[in-house]
Amino acid sequence: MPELPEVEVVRLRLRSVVVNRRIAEIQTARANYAFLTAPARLRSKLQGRRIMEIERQGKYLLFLLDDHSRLLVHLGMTGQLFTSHAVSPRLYNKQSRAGLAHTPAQVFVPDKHTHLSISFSDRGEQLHFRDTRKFGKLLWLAEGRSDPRLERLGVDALSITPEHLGISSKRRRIAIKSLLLDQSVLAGVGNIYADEALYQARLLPQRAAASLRPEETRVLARTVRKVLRRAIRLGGSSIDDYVQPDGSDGQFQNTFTVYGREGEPCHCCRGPIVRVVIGQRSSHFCPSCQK
DNA sequence: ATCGTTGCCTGAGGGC
DNA sequence: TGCCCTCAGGCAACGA
Repeated sequence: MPELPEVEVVRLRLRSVVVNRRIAEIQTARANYAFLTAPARLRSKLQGRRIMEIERQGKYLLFLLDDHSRLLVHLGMTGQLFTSHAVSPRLYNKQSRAGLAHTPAQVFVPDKHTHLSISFSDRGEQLHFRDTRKFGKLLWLAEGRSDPRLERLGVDALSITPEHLGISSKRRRIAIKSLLLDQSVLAGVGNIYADEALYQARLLPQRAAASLRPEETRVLARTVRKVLRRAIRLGGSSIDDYVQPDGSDGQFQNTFTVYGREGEPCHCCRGPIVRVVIGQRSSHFCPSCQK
């Protein structure tokens, strides 16, 4: 599930592929996708435009175009952005994989989950957007226009400070885990990195946000940044669908300390990692190392 | 204002 | 083999 590190890795890797290229053709083969901007409008607004830069705000990507309009992209749960040379079983469902096993494709073949494909005027590699669960979002923004989705975002999690986290925790009775997931407080943290950061900070996820002492807030802010930076360095976490734009896996999942490790030994005390549900999300922690 | 719940969506995996 | 069920979860919308 793409969180800040995955989105940032996609941004960094995609930048060198698409920046300065001119969009020749937009293919939106299937109309069963919840486009926030209708496919026909998307085509007319994007065709002929040059991509100048890709920016990120929280888990949102913004493609800046030469006419100062922007394409807003959210990957949701299963959104994938990758080039036509990308090869990975993660780019196909199990059924398609079985068929491809005999004749591995050299170029990505759009399937029923591929909702948008971009061809460039230089006829080089295409860019594909694929999203099986359709929680992703595509929105075209005219010059100078924003969107409530962006306006609502809190400070980017990569630059969270103890002061901001402290202020945001005041009088909040929700679990600290839920606060970390609140995109209007800090933007970019999802379930995986919330659990990992809380473990590194040695804080129980169910602790009330307001109960954190200043020192704990300080450690948590630092730990959030540290975990995210490390995940970016390792290319993000590939569990189900996430791949880097070239089709390769991220590697951070190999260094998980708690996420998805229910019943397995804590790296520190060897006791079993516990899973509970907090705010409808599964949360993993070590009951003896985290306080 | 704050908090909790629901619906959106599909594929994988388990039980029978 | 196949059917049914549950689970995964980011986010908007809604109700309390």
